[in-house]
Amino acid sequence: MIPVISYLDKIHSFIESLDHETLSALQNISIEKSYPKGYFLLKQNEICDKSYWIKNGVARKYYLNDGKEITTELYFDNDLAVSFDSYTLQHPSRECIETVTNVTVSIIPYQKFQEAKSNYPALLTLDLMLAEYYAMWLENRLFQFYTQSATERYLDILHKSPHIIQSIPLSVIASYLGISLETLSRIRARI
Amino acid sequence: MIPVISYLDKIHSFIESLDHETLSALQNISIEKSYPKGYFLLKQNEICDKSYWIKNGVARKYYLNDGKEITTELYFDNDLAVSFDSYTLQHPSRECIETVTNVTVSIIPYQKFQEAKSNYPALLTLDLMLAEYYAMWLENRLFQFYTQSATERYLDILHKSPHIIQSIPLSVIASYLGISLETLSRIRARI
DNA sequence: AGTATTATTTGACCTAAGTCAAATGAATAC
DNA sequence: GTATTCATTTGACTTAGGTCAAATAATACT
Repeated sequence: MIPVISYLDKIHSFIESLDHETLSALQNISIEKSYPKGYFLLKQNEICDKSYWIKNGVARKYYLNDGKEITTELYFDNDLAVSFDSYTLQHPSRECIETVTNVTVSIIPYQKFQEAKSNYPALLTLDLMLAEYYAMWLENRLFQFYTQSATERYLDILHKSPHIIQSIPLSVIASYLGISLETLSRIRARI
Repeated sequence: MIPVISYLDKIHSFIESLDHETLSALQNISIEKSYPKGYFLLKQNEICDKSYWIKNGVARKYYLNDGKEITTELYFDNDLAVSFDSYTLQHPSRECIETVTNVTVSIIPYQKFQEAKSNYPALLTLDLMLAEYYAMWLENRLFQFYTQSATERYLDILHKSPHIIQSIPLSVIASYLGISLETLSRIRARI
């Protein structure tokens, strides 16, 4: 597996090493808010015109496919939650983003960030790093679907991200693994 | 399906609208070359230190998983061929890139492009657009695996990208669709 | 505590796609 | 033109995971 995590570390250090002006420009356009469990940060068909930095709590992104939820991403502390294509193209989102627990987020509006990017070039580099990170994360996720069975994918989460198993209902984990709830239950019974 | 193609058009117009200096800087670091069918532009475990713009011909990116090829991307005229994570992190590639026909490519070395980015800020924006495009392309590919059967994925290619069926052997198409050659053959017999 | 509600497990059966092996067809070499 | 190799199809059988329905847990509610 590609060391994408270390790239995430690199991004966080990059943010911390930003010059004071850039950092406070970022601060100035951020708003901190809290939401209860089950709140929709983004609804389907809305345009994702904000990015959410999770300060505390858990959220997930998903869409419906013939009535069945497909969870595409799980968010924990320090993760960045957006519907990428909706945010990038500023068109309606096929995905929604819902809080799984109470969460506190730092919100940056799309427009403000675009303006800030043109005034503070380091933010353009940051944006590039974030897009690169997301692309590599997606590559890894595809890689897992290509090469691993459902059981292997579950064991992977169990070993590498046990906090997921703790904080998230099995129905959501199943939809994140791309399998039915029943199959997940059988996998758990077997191992 | 997300209108990712139109974003590709936007990228191409962006390139054409670059100021003369940036454009010629780009030109100066590009080298045009031709390779025969079956040539490896990138081998597994090599670091992808060049990007290949396909001028003419067909290429593909794939990796081996217990002896079985998994084709992750197909490249046609005007496409950009790189092993994204290897290029971004400058570490060994799990994928290789092989020409499917004779190809002519325009090659830009990684290092030169990095330098050019710091001298010509528009290239940073270009780099961001390319990463965004790739991330959205990956999202769509995952979306297809989540929501469509093998038959639907094949029909999709047949209708939207018939040039793929024309120019590429079925064994490669099967591995691109994530199914066995035999299954693809049966799908074709059925429809 | 006792009931309603939600989460999880188990059972029986089904289906898409995989595997292995053999057969046919197409293309290239000699 | 025939042989050799490569590409594609067909057959028989297996399997991972899905579906629908029912049975338990586990929580929450009054």
